[in-house]
Amino acid sequence: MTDRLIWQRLEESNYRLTQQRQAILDVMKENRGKHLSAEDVLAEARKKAPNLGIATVYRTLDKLSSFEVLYKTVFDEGKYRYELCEDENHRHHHVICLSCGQITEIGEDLLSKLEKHLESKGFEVVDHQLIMYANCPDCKRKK
Amino acid sequence: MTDRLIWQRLEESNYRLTQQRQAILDVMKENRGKHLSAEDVLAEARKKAPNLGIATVYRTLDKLSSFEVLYKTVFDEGKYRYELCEDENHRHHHVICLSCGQITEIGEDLLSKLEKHLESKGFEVVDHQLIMYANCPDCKRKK
DNA sequence: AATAAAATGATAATGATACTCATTATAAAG
DNA sequence: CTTTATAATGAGTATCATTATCATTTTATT
Repeated sequence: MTDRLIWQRLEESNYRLTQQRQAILDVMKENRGKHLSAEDVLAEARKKAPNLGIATVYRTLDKLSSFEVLYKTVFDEGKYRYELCEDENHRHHHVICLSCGQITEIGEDLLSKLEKHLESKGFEVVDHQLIMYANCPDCKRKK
Repeated sequence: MTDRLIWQRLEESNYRLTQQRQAILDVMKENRGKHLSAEDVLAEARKKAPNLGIATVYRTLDKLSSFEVLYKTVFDEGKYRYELCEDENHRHHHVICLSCGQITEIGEDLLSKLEKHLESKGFEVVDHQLIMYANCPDCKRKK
């Protein structure tokens, strides 16, 4: 995601960019493609804003997610991870290594292609999960 | 998943089927295709085993997951959900309604097909996430 | 029946996240 | 500029899901 687009999103949301928010955003920009937990962000951002509190980190990460500047994702570990949005179409594709837990980004569209692609890269695919976020027929009707 | 296969998995794991474990397993079998939280399971299973404690529920759900009798999954809500395994290939496909949170099972393989399929059923697809579980090249090599 | 091993339930501990509130920083108005 | 209103912050507390502990009970083995 470009700085320009980030700015645009913040502006149209009338979001004041305080020192601590700037620090958090900078950390996210310096870690493109990585999936940081709130604690990760706190540790990094405190290098820039030493008194930063964890509450502000959560508040800011949530707000930035709601502006679609960050993705908020959950893997199988009971906590959220945040990542700078990379493109317009909202698609996330991740590989999680079952041994070391390393999370790698991928950019394919079809599952079978994807699996073959990964295996050609040396991965051993064990399982996968696809979640679609949608409004169900009932809720769509009510809106 | 057939009763026969469940039995087989429990037997090869030498898993004693106590009253409380039986109650929990029964609840899972009565709720095929649904995604129950630990609290859901507790509430249902207490109808069969009134003194059942939450600790036993967690212990049992975890064990059954490790025997591949249950799937343990996490959606964007900060808690785990459990579901009786349905087939051999471990594929999960879910739709989550963004308004009511309802989780629906789906059985398609290609993303675009899937999306069209859902939209023809009246869903409004907003986003999706695909997670592949694998051993990364490094870890695969080390094994 | 006696003994050892496993399972249970109650409760406490933990970890991630959300909430509350007094204090501080920023913006707008005079 | 000051004053005043509004928003943001950090510390601490609360909450929720999950895990760990431990005394008691159940089950299996001798």
